[in-house]
Amino acid sequence: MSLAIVWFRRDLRLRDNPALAAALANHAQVLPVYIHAPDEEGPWPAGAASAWWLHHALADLAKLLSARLLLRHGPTTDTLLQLATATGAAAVYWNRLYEPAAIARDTQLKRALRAAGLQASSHNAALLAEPWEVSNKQGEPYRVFTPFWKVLGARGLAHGPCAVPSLQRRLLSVQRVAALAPVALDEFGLLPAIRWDEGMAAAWQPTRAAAEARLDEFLADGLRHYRDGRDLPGRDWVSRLSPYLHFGQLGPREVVAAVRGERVGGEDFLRELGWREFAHHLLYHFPHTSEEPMDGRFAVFPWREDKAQLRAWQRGRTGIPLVDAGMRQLWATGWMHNRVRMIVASFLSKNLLLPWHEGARWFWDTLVDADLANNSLGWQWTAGSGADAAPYFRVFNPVLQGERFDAHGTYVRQWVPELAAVPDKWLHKPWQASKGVLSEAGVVLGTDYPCPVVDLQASRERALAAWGKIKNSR
DNA sequence: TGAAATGTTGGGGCG
DNA sequence: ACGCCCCAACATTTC
Repeated sequence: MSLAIVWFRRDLRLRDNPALAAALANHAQVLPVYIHAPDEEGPWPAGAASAWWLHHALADLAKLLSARLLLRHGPTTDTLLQLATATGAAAVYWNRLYEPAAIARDTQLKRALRAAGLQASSHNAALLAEPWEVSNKQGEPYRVFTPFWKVLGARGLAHGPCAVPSLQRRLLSVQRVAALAPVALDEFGLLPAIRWDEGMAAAWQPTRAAAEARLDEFLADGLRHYRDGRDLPGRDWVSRLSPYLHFGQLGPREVVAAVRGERVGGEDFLRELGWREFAHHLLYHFPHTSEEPMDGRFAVFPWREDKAQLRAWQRGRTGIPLVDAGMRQLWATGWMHNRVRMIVASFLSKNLLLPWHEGARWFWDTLVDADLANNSLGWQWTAGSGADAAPYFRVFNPVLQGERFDAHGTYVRQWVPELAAVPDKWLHKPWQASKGVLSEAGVVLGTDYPCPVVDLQASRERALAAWGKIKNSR
């Protein structure tokens, strides 16, 4: 009776799981395994918020597998070889990852497994199309989103979710094999030592059931408002599916299948899913872009260093209400509305003139949906150094953005409660309000709420001047 | 998936 | 009636 190991990574679902489906199609029994090997994650080991999510996602997956998910501590290759020997497994199946460090590790692993006489079989669970399946007429990867999305829409959306055969009586009973030496989930040390995770637990349920419920909820309400509503951080008109997609608790094909047929908003939302695809396409083909600007001119960009201002940005104490609201939402819940991500990123890299990499690092540690491809694209896009990036001279004005997209201050008042009583007119620029207005609202600037760490107009001009210095370099 | 500066147009007030 | 000015409102250009 042949046995296959199914090695789970960031494909933590039983539906639409090609590796699991293939293992069940070709083998009588499967042994589901998750291996914790943080040393193998290269320069971007999971941040604290991601680790928190992963813990709960693994607990949920184990439950869905009737407690037959085998947990082990790395190194991966040795572990899988040892498990294969102990169980007599003939094959290992997994779904691909696309970060440079993961690709390097998986390539070596595949070689080692095959050298040991095992089958090794990798699949696509995470993307609508593999990065190497999409190229322009010259056979090169795309660097511009729109043509990329055109091609992907024409071919990549065709595949539906993959059907997975029933698992009934096909999971290897872990207890039967003493040599498997399972590790308890708590031993991975994914949960924080000091309990800062209450806000996250209140905001999120990292389970498959919650992913399905969230998708349904979004389809029922958010989607029809999506085109314009996604820009309003005070409303719940975005999908909030990003962490589920990152950990593979939900697959992009499942999302496409669910959204298809919804006329209003469907196109716009799928386009955002397209940006996720594009990010993975870029990171695969330009694997240095998580570290280095894609636009070479930025190699000599005069970034500043300012620990106090970086700290103020991180902790939501810049004195710019919309920026602070976003950074506090991130800190409290592990997530930030996308419109606000662009604004705080623009503020860091342009108004503060601090390196986008610092922002990427902070997001990496604090976002529950931290994803190397999406994060790298997002930051380089905002900084103006990436593929298909916002031109450097596009500087978001957080006051205007606030007046436009949070006109009644719903969002700012939620996350910056010390300004709650400031009238709409001054909420996004309290430093311009008169003493009378402020005292009426019970606010003393510099005491209850910080004065702005930079002047928006002057810092904008400084950023443009910095850009002027490098724009003709090369 | 900007913002600000600059240019153009057209209506209305007014001598 | 006419020209002039002002200034929204909108369009275009520039950063």
